[in-house]
Amino acid sequence: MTKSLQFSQSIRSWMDVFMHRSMRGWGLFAKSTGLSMPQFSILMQLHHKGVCGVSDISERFDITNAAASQLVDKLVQSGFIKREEDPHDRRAKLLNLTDKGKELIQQGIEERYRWVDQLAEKLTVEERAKVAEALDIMTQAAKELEAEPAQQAP
Amino acid sequence: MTKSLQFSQSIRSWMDVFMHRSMRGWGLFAKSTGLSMPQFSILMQLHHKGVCGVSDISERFDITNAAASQLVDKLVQSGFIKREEDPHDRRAKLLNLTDKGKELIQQGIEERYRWVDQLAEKLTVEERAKVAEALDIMTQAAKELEAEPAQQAP
DNA sequence: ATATACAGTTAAGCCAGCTTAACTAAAAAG
DNA sequence: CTTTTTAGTTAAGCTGGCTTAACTGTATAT
Repeated sequence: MTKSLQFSQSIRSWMDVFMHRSMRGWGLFAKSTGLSMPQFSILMQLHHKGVCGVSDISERFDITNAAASQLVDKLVQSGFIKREEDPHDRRAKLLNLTDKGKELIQQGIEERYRWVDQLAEKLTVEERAKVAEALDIMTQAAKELEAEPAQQAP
Repeated sequence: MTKSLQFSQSIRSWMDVFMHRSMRGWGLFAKSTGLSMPQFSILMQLHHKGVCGVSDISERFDITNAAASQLVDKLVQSGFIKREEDPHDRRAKLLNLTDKGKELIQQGIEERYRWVDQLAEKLTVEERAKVAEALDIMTQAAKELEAEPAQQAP
Protein backbone atom coordinates (compact mmCIF):
# COMPACT_ATOMS: atom_id res chain seq x y z
CA MET A 1 0.00 0.00 0.00
CA THR A 2 2.77 2.42 -0.79
CA LYS A 3 0.49 4.01 -3.36
CA SER A 4 -1.98 4.85 -0.66
CA LEU A 5 0.75 6.49 1.37
CA GLN A 6 1.75 8.53 -1.63
CA PHE A 7 -1.81 9.65 -1.97
CA SER A 8 -2.06 10.66 1.67
CA GLN A 9 1.13 12.60 1.42
CA SER A 10 -0.01 14.50 -1.64
CA ILE A 11 -3.34 15.43 -0.25
CA ARG A 12 -1.89 16.53 3.06
CA SER A 13 0.58 18.86 1.45
CA TRP A 14 -2.17 20.34 -0.61
CA MET A 15 -4.45 20.79 2.36
CA ASP A 16 -1.76 22.56 4.34
CA VAL A 17 -1.18 25.10 1.61
CA PHE A 18 -4.75 25.49 0.57
CA MET A 19 -6.35 25.69 3.99
CA HIS A 20 -3.93 28.24 5.28
CA ARG A 21 -4.39 30.35 2.23
CA SER A 22 -8.14 30.24 2.12
CA MET A 23 -8.67 30.73 5.82
CA ARG A 24 -6.50 33.79 5.70
CA GLY A 25 -8.44 35.01 2.71
CA TRP A 26 -11.83 34.51 4.27
CA GLY A 27 -10.76 36.08 7.52
CA LEU A 28 -9.52 39.24 5.88
CA PHE A 29 -12.46 39.43 3.56
CA ALA A 30 -14.96 39.08 6.40
CA LYS A 31 -13.12 41.82 8.20
CA SER A 32 -13.23 44.10 5.18
CA THR A 33 -17.00 43.78 5.02
CA GLY A 34 -17.32 44.96 8.60
CA LEU A 35 -19.08 41.76 9.62
CA SER A 36 -17.83 39.64 12.48
CA MET A 37 -16.72 36.10 11.77
CA PRO A 38 -19.81 34.55 13.39
CA GLN A 39 -22.09 36.77 11.33
CA PHE A 40 -20.15 36.10 8.19
CA SER A 41 -20.14 32.37 8.81
CA ILE A 42 -23.91 32.38 8.98
CA LEU A 43 -24.08 33.94 5.54
CA MET A 44 -21.72 31.24 4.31
CA GLN A 45 -23.89 28.57 5.83
CA LEU A 46 -26.96 29.95 4.11
CA HIS A 47 -25.09 30.16 0.85
CA HIS A 48 -24.09 26.54 1.09
CA LYS A 49 -27.22 24.99 2.53
CA GLY A 50 -29.91 27.31 1.28
CA VAL A 51 -33.01 27.98 3.38
CA CYS A 52 -32.52 27.22 7.08
CA GLY A 53 -34.27 27.63 10.41
CA VAL A 54 -32.75 29.37 13.39
CA SER A 55 -32.03 26.05 15.06
CA ASP A 56 -30.08 24.87 12.02
CA ILE A 57 -27.76 27.76 12.66
CA SER A 58 -27.38 27.03 16.34
CA GLU A 59 -26.67 23.36 15.68
CA ARG A 60 -24.18 24.08 12.98
CA PHE A 61 -22.11 26.42 15.13
CA ASP A 62 -22.80 24.73 18.41
CA ILE A 63 -24.34 27.76 20.07
CA THR A 64 -27.70 28.26 21.80
CA ASN A 65 -30.87 29.18 19.96
CA ALA A 66 -30.80 32.49 21.73
CA ALA A 67 -27.38 33.32 20.36
CA ALA A 68 -28.34 32.26 16.87
CA SER A 69 -31.51 34.29 17.01
CA GLN A 70 -29.60 37.41 18.04
CA LEU A 71 -27.00 36.99 15.33
CA VAL A 72 -29.64 36.37 12.73
CA ASP A 73 -31.53 39.42 13.86
CA LYS A 74 -28.52 41.62 13.28
CA LEU A 75 -28.10 40.21 9.81
CA VAL A 76 -31.76 40.79 9.07
CA GLN A 77 -31.49 44.38 10.21
CA SER A 78 -28.40 44.89 8.07
CA GLY A 79 -30.36 43.53 5.13
CA PHE A 80 -28.24 40.46 4.39
CA ILE A 81 -30.86 37.92 5.42
CA LYS A 82 -34.58 37.66 5.06
CA ARG A 83 -36.61 35.96 7.76
CA GLU A 84 -40.06 34.66 6.89
CA GLU A 85 -42.61 32.56 8.66
CA ASP A 86 -42.76 28.94 7.64
CA PRO A 87 -46.29 28.40 6.29
CA HIS A 88 -46.20 24.72 7.31
CA ASP A 89 -45.13 25.42 10.88
CA ARG A 90 -45.83 28.87 12.13
CA ARG A 91 -43.34 28.54 14.97
CA ALA A 92 -40.47 28.16 12.58
CA LYS A 93 -38.74 30.77 10.45
CA LEU A 94 -37.34 30.40 6.99
CA LEU A 95 -34.01 32.14 6.74
CA ASN A 96 -32.37 32.92 3.46
CA LEU A 97 -29.93 35.33 1.90
CA THR A 98 -31.26 38.53 0.38
CA ASP A 99 -29.83 39.70 -2.92
CA LYS A 100 -27.52 41.94 -0.96
CA GLY A 101 -26.38 38.95 1.07
CA LYS A 102 -25.84 36.80 -1.99
CA GLU A 103 -23.85 39.51 -3.65
CA LEU A 104 -21.61 39.92 -0.65
CA ILE A 105 -20.59 36.34 -0.29
CA GLN A 106 -20.33 35.92 -4.04
CA GLN A 107 -17.79 38.68 -3.98
CA GLY A 108 -15.81 36.78 -1.35
CA ILE A 109 -15.93 33.63 -3.39
CA GLU A 110 -14.72 35.47 -6.47
CA GLU A 111 -11.74 36.74 -4.53
CA ARG A 112 -10.91 33.20 -3.49
CA TYR A 113 -11.24 32.05 -7.07
CA ARG A 114 -8.90 34.73 -8.21
CA TRP A 115 -6.12 33.05 -6.34
CA VAL A 116 -6.67 29.69 -7.99
CA ASP A 117 -6.96 31.38 -11.34
CA GLN A 118 -3.51 32.82 -10.82
CA LEU A 119 -2.47 29.37 -9.85
CA ALA A 120 -3.89 27.98 -13.06
CA GLU A 121 -1.72 30.35 -15.03
CA LYS A 122 1.31 28.56 -13.69
CA LEU A 123 0.21 25.31 -15.27
CA THR A 124 0.58 23.91 -18.75
CA VAL A 125 -2.48 22.88 -20.72
CA GLU A 126 -1.94 19.20 -19.96
CA GLU A 127 -1.45 19.88 -16.30
CA ARG A 128 -4.64 21.83 -16.18
CA ALA A 129 -6.50 18.96 -17.78
CA LYS A 130 -5.09 16.51 -15.28
CA VAL A 131 -5.95 18.72 -12.36
CA ALA A 132 -9.47 19.32 -13.58
CA GLU A 133 -10.06 15.62 -13.96
CA ALA A 134 -8.69 14.87 -10.52
CA LEU A 135 -10.73 17.56 -8.83
CA ASP A 136 -13.89 16.31 -10.45
CA ILE A 137 -13.16 12.89 -9.05
CA MET A 138 -12.64 14.38 -5.61
CA THR A 139 -15.74 16.53 -5.72
CA GLN A 140 -17.82 13.58 -6.74
CA ALA A 141 -16.42 11.46 -3.92
CA ALA A 142 -16.95 14.26 -1.42
CA LYS A 143 -20.56 14.59 -2.38
CA GLU A 144 -21.11 10.86 -2.05
CA LEU A 145 -19.52 10.97 1.36
CA GLU A 146 -21.72 13.84 2.43
CA ALA A 147 -24.81 11.96 1.28
CA GLU A 148 -24.24 9.01 3.61
CA PRO A 149 -24.42 10.45 7.11
CA ALA A 150 -21.93 9.26 9.77
CA GLN A 151 -21.40 5.67 8.77
CA GLN A 152 -19.15 4.68 11.65
CA ALA A 153 -21.43 5.82 14.47
CA PRO A 154 -24.26 3.33 15.08
CA MET B 1 -9.98 28.48 -24.35
CA THR B 2 -12.80 26.11 -23.46
CA LYS B 3 -10.26 23.96 -21.63
CA SER B 4 -9.51 26.80 -19.31
CA LEU B 5 -13.17 27.22 -18.55
CA GLN B 6 -13.44 23.53 -17.78
CA PHE B 7 -10.56 23.90 -15.37
CA SER B 8 -12.13 26.86 -13.61
CA GLN B 9 -15.37 25.01 -13.23
CA SER B 10 -13.71 21.97 -11.72
CA ILE B 11 -11.69 23.88 -9.26
CA ARG B 12 -14.61 26.00 -8.18
CA SER B 13 -16.79 23.03 -7.46
CA TRP B 14 -14.03 21.51 -5.44
CA MET B 15 -13.40 24.67 -3.51
CA ASP B 16 -17.04 25.02 -2.58
CA VAL B 17 -17.21 21.55 -1.15
CA PHE B 18 -13.82 21.56 0.43
CA MET B 19 -13.87 25.01 1.97
CA HIS B 20 -17.24 24.56 3.55
CA ARG B 21 -16.24 21.24 4.98
CA SER B 22 -12.91 22.29 6.36
CA MET B 23 -14.08 25.60 7.79
CA ARG B 24 -16.82 23.81 9.63
CA GLY B 25 -14.32 21.27 10.86
CA TRP B 26 -11.85 23.83 12.11
CA GLY B 27 -14.52 25.88 13.77
CA LEU B 28 -15.88 22.98 15.74
CA PHE B 29 -12.45 21.69 16.60
CA ALA B 30 -11.30 25.06 17.88
CA LYS B 31 -14.41 25.22 19.98
CA SER B 32 -13.78 21.78 21.41
CA THR B 33 -10.34 22.83 22.59
CA GLY B 34 -11.82 25.72 24.54
CA LEU B 35 -9.77 28.23 22.57
CA SER B 36 -11.36 31.14 20.79
CA MET B 37 -11.01 31.41 17.04
CA PRO B 38 -8.53 34.28 17.24
CA GLN B 39 -6.35 32.35 19.66
CA PHE B 40 -6.62 29.20 17.64
CA SER B 41 -5.79 31.03 14.44
CA ILE B 42 -2.57 32.29 15.96
CA LEU B 43 -1.52 28.75 16.71
CA MET B 44 -2.29 27.86 13.10
CA GLN B 45 -0.23 30.78 11.89
CA LEU B 46 2.73 29.66 13.97
CA HIS B 47 2.32 26.13 12.73
CA HIS B 48 2.39 27.31 9.15
CA LYS B 49 5.02 30.01 9.30
CA GLY B 50 7.18 28.87 12.18
CA VAL B 51 8.86 31.44 14.43
CA CYS B 52 7.18 34.85 14.34
CA GLY B 53 7.27 38.19 16.08
CA VAL B 54 4.26 39.83 17.66
CA SER B 55 3.93 42.24 14.75
CA ASP B 56 3.78 39.35 12.30
CA ILE B 57 0.67 38.26 14.11
CA SER B 58 -0.91 41.69 14.09
CA GLU B 59 -0.20 42.13 10.38
CA ARG B 60 -1.54 38.74 9.49
CA PHE B 61 -4.85 39.28 11.23
CA ASP B 62 -5.07 42.99 10.67
CA ILE B 63 -5.26 43.90 14.34
CA THR B 64 -3.15 46.26 16.46
CA ASN B 65 0.08 45.22 18.12
CA ALA B 66 -1.64 45.68 21.44
CA ALA B 67 -4.33 43.17 20.55
CA ALA B 68 -1.80 40.68 19.25
CA SER B 69 0.32 41.06 22.33
CA GLN B 70 -2.64 40.37 24.59
CA LEU B 71 -3.73 37.32 22.65
CA VAL B 72 -0.21 35.96 22.57
CA ASP B 73 0.11 36.51 26.28
CA LYS B 74 -2.91 34.36 26.96
CA LEU B 75 -1.51 31.60 24.81
CA VAL B 76 1.81 31.83 26.60
CA GLN B 77 0.08 31.55 29.95
CA SER B 78 -1.91 28.57 28.74
CA GLY B 79 1.32 26.96 27.67
CA PHE B 80 0.68 26.72 23.94
CA ILE B 81 3.28 29.26 22.90
CA LYS B 82 6.75 30.14 24.07
CA ARG B 83 7.94 33.71 23.91
CA GLU B 84 11.67 34.40 23.93
CA GLU B 85 13.81 37.43 23.41
CA ASP B 86 15.40 37.75 20.02
CA PRO B 87 19.17 37.74 20.66
CA HIS B 88 19.76 39.86 17.52
CA ASP B 89 17.22 42.49 18.44
CA ARG B 90 16.33 42.67 22.06
CA ARG B 91 13.16 44.63 21.40
CA ALA B 92 11.67 41.78 19.43
CA LYS B 93 10.26 38.49 20.67
CA LEU B 94 10.49 35.11 19.05
CA LEU B 95 7.17 33.32 19.26
CA ASN B 96 6.83 29.64 18.62
CA LEU B 97 4.61 26.72 19.49
CA THR B 98 5.46 24.67 22.54
CA ASP B 99 5.17 20.90 22.34
CA LYS B 100 1.73 21.23 23.85
CA GLY B 101 0.79 23.71 21.16
CA LYS B 102 2.17 21.56 18.38
CA GLU B 103 0.31 18.56 19.68
CA LEU B 104 -2.94 20.46 19.79
CA ILE B 105 -2.94 21.69 16.26
CA GLN B 106 -1.54 18.40 14.99
CA GLN B 107 -4.59 16.78 16.46
CA GLY B 108 -6.80 19.20 14.55
CA ILE B 109 -4.98 18.50 11.35
CA GLU B 110 -5.33 14.77 11.84
CA GLU B 111 -9.07 15.19 12.19
CA ARG B 112 -9.17 17.08 8.94
CA TYR B 113 -7.08 14.41 7.27
CA ARG B 114 -9.45 11.75 8.48
CA TRP B 115 -12.10 13.18 6.23
CA VAL B 116 -9.97 13.05 3.12
CA ASP B 117 -8.84 9.56 4.05
CA GLN B 118 -12.47 8.51 4.03
CA LEU B 119 -12.71 10.26 0.75
CA ALA B 120 -9.77 8.30 -0.58
CA GLU B 121 -11.55 5.07 0.23
CA LYS B 122 -14.16 6.00 -2.32
CA LEU B 123 -11.59 6.02 -5.10
CA THR B 124 -10.05 3.31 -7.20
CA VAL B 125 -6.30 2.83 -7.25
CA GLU B 126 -5.95 4.61 -10.59
CA GLU B 127 -8.10 7.49 -9.44
CA ARG B 128 -5.96 7.89 -6.38
CA ALA B 129 -2.85 8.00 -8.49
CA LYS B 130 -4.36 10.65 -10.73
CA VAL B 131 -5.48 12.74 -7.82
CA ALA B 132 -2.12 12.51 -6.10
CA GLU B 133 -0.35 13.65 -9.23
CA ALA B 134 -2.71 16.53 -9.74
CA LEU B 135 -2.45 17.73 -6.16
CA ASP B 136 1.31 17.66 -6.32
CA ILE B 137 1.13 19.88 -9.37
CA MET B 138 -1.17 22.27 -7.55
CA THR B 139 0.90 22.34 -4.39
CA GLN B 140 3.99 23.09 -6.39
CA ALA B 141 2.28 25.90 -8.24
CA ALA B 142 0.88 27.32 -5.03
CA LYS B 143 4.30 27.45 -3.47
CA GLU B 144 5.73 29.20 -6.50
CA LEU B 145 2.94 31.71 -6.34
CA GLU B 146 3.54 32.33 -2.67
CA ALA B 147 7.23 32.89 -3.34
CA GLU B 148 6.67 35.82 -5.68
CA PRO B 149 4.98 38.49 -3.60
CA ALA B 150 2.16 40.52 -5.20
CA GLN B 151 3.26 40.73 -8.80
CA GLN B 152 0.45 42.94 -10.01
CA ALA B 153 1.02 45.75 -7.54
CA PRO B 154 3.93 47.99 -8.61
C1' DA C 1 -59.24 19.47 25.94
C1' DT C 2 -55.47 19.65 28.43
C1' DA C 3 -50.67 18.78 28.85
C1' DT C 4 -46.31 18.62 26.89
C1' DA C 5 -42.83 19.56 23.60
C1' DC C 6 -40.93 22.62 20.24
C1' DA C 7 -39.24 27.06 17.57
C1' DG C 8 -37.97 31.22 18.41
C1' DT C 9 -37.50 35.81 20.92
C1' DT C 10 -36.09 38.94 24.65
C1' DA C 11 -33.42 40.68 28.56
C1' DA C 12 -29.63 40.68 31.94
C1' DG C 13 -25.12 39.92 32.61
C1' DC C 14 -20.52 37.90 31.75
C1' DC C 15 -16.34 37.58 29.25
C1' DA C 16 -13.13 38.10 25.35
C1' DG C 17 -11.29 40.72 21.71
C1' DC C 18 -10.20 45.04 20.08
C1' DT C 19 -8.90 49.97 20.13
C1' DT C 20 -6.64 54.10 21.80
C1' DA C 21 -3.25 56.15 24.59
C1' DA C 22 0.56 56.21 27.45
C1' DC C 23 4.70 53.90 28.43
C1' DT C 24 9.49 51.06 28.39
C1' DA C 25 13.37 49.78 26.20
C1' DA C 26 16.32 48.93 22.33
C1' DA C 27 17.97 50.04 17.65
C1' DA C 28 18.94 53.35 13.82
C1' DA C 29 19.67 57.89 12.14
C1' DG C 30 21.40 62.47 12.40
C1' DC D 1 25.44 61.70 21.79
C1' DT D 2 21.04 63.11 21.06
C1' DT D 3 16.83 62.21 18.30
C1' DT D 4 13.75 59.44 16.21
C1' DT D 5 11.88 54.82 14.92
C1' DT D 6 10.73 50.42 16.01
C1' DA D 7 8.93 46.24 18.96
C1' DG D 8 6.34 45.26 22.38
C1' DT D 9 3.60 45.80 26.85
C1' DT D 10 -0.01 47.68 29.90
C1' DA D 11 -4.39 49.78 31.27
C1' DA D 12 -9.06 51.70 30.48
C1' DG D 13 -13.02 51.35 28.12
C1' DC D 14 -16.13 49.81 24.36
C1' DT D 15 -18.47 46.41 21.78
C1' DG D 16 -20.23 42.06 20.51
C1' DG D 17 -20.98 37.20 21.15
C1' DC D 18 -22.57 33.95 24.25
C1' DT D 19 -25.22 31.97 28.16
C1' DT D 20 -29.05 31.42 31.32
C1' DA D 21 -33.69 32.28 32.37
C1' DA D 22 -38.17 33.74 31.53
C1' DC D 23 -41.59 34.14 28.03
C1' DT D 24 -44.81 33.83 23.53
C1' DG D 25 -47.00 31.24 20.43
C1' DT D 26 -47.66 26.93 17.78
C1' DA D 27 -47.75 22.03 17.11
C1' DT D 28 -48.18 17.32 18.99
C1' DA D 29 -49.67 13.67 22.41
C1' DT D 30 -52.62 11.66 25.63
